[in-house]
Amino acid sequence: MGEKSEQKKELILEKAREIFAQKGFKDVTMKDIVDACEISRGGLYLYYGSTAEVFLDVLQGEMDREEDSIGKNVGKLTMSDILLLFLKEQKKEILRKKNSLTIAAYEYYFENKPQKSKDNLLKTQMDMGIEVLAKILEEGVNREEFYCPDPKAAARNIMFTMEGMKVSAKTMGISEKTVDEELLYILGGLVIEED
Amino acid sequence: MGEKSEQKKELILEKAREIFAQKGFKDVTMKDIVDACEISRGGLYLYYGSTAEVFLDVLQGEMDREEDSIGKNVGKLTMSDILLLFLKEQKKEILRKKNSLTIAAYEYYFENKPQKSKDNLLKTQMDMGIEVLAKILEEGVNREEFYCPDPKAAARNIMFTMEGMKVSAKTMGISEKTVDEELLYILGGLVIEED
Amino acid sequence: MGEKSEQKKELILEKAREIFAQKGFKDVTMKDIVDACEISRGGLYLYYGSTAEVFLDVLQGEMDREEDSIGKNVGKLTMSDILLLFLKEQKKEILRKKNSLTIAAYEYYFENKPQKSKDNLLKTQMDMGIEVLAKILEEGVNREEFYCPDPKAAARNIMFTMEGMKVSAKTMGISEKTVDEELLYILGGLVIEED
Amino acid sequence: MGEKSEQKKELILEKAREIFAQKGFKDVTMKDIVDACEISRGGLYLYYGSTAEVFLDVLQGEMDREEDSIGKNVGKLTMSDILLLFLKEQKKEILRKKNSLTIAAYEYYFENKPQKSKDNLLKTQMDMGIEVLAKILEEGVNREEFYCPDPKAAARNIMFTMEGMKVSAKTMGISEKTVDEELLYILGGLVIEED
DNA sequence: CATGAATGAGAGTTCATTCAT
DNA sequence: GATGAATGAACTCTCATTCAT
Repeated sequence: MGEKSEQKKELILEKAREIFAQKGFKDVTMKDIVDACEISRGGLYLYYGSTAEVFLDVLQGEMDREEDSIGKNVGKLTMSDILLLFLKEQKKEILRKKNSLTIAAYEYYFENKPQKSKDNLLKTQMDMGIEVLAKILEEGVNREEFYCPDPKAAARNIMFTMEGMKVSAKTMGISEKTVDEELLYILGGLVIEED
Repeated sequence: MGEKSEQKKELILEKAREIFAQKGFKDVTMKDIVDACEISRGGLYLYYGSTAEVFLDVLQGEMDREEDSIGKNVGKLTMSDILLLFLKEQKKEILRKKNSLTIAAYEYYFENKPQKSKDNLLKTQMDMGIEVLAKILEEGVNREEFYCPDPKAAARNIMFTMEGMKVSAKTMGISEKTVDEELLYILGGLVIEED
Repeated sequence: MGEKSEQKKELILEKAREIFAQKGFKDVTMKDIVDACEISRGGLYLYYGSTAEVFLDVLQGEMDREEDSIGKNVGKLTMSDILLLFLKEQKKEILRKKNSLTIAAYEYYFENKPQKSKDNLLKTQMDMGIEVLAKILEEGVNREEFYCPDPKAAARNIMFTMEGMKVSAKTMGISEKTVDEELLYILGGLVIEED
Repeated sequence: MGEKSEQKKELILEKAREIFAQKGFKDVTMKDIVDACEISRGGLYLYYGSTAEVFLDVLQGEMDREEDSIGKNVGKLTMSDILLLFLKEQKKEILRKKNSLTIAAYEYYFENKPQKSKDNLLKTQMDMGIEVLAKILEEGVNREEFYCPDPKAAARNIMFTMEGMKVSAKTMGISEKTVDEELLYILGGLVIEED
């Protein structure tokens, strides 16, 4: 594929992303994408054979863009601050209403559940979350900011809780207050209060 | 509708339950249900106007049947044992592969998210879980089996974690080992070890 | 059929009349009638085998009820007055919006066009109109109130004009002003002005 | 849509016209049109979204084709001759059995009664008829061929009468003799007999 | 007589997918 | 590569009509 093709793909992904954010995964049709992109029906098939293919590309782009905004800040801050940053990021994702691919991703992986991390971006995301969080906790323990006998286990536990809030937000709603209380509860179990 | 009608409804719900467990919510068509029930196309419409209506009835039946298998046992057992029972029940649900309505319920409530507990059976289930768990914890604290400064908050935190494992099981898979470790981690934070 | 049956038929006709007035003939289903009458599906079929059968009975009842409200008044009034009464009756029918069976009757006879007056109530109505009108005109000529060389032909011409306004009212709308002007035009061609 | 599309549309309209002439408007289904055109189910929907859309296009084509066959002849003929031509045209329409869209048009506008002339082709037709007729009468009066104090009113009256015969022809039948007598009656009221 | 559950035909509509140009 | 017309399968939903009770 030439450069032109790449540009077209970019266009498709951009528009498709909006659609998936709006309608989830299952309700999106090839027609939806064609209409949104002002591309020809046949044209789309030159690049993608199904909505699943489009979605995977959209999701991949999403991950690539997410990057670790945290990595940059380490060093200047206390680990408590960094943990707070991390949790705030999670909170934002939990409460995000517009432009979220969460539902689409759930719908996609419900019927398409590869367990290998490399084929399952949700899993990738979770595993990366656990890893980052574990490092934060370990370092915090080293610096005697946190009390946490088993940082790995704690990290995983926290990430499952985040996941639980994420899905709850999309199925039954969750208030910002509840999320805050939950985050405080978690922090309360870790941070060593100075007296 | 007479008694006969009720029987027919029962048949429909039974068959429909299997279908929803197998295909989730969104992929199920009225035709799927018709075929499974050996009923006529128009016949189904006498009872239900849409797959959503059928599903809500299926889900309601599910909830009704779940009943508190725990309530019966209180008294004879230590609170630790009761908590263990509760968590085992959760574990069973998390790992259940066949006949689970979890995915269907998520799919349904993704696009149909009433926040009132009475209209949202997922929320009902979660709220009930929190309530039961909080009571267990409180009583455990009273009996000095548990250490838990804020049972309500702990209960909610645990339920979100369960929810996180439930959705993770359906989207990226989760091993029994992981679930066990997670439950142990939770227990470890609560139970006062006798020495 | 016993008396009870007759009562039931009356009920059906009454409700059905409303429906035909509202929806015309072609859009009415047996189900519509069943629902409106709070009768059983099978029950309706005991009396009528199709909407056409119901409609013909409704229409017959309509004709029976119309009776000549004019006949009674002859004698006391001038023929001009009587003609005016007749035309006013027509005007009312032309402009009538609610409870009119006009559209239903047109729809029915479009696809079911018996030419014998006895089988075609629209034709019956028109023929009766022509006859009555012709008599009025003849008597008016006798009394030297009207100028009208050929009362029969004039009567038929007027009735066609009425029919034209009736159908126009239902397909393109007609204002009261237009009807009035039309009636005046007709009168102007008949009545001998006294000086 | 390219040229080919236009051809397809032409084909559809041609076939659809026959169907509407045969079955009226309400009984025609998209499937009827599909079958007649040897086109696929989905294919028709590329061009028209409903039978109403098809019908309006058919009717518009009809109007476009009708054109003023009268305009061409003015000048050479006496106004009596022109009036006769006009009425003969009307007679042809009234008595036409095959290929008439009259019933379909009535059925369509019964349930879809826009009063603006531009949205209602029946009204357009009637208004145009009145206008043409009024001009004929005026010119006839100028040339002292006709006696007619109010040509506009006369024109409208005549057109309502035509409409009345048209609908009567379709609902109760009308004989050619009756139409002729009616036209003669109208002419008799206008033309000044030379002695 | 009367009921109303049940059937199955048929209409509307939407899309994934193909293919000639 | 790119187009968009065309196909046909699939789904939703509604009724006329029947028939066991």
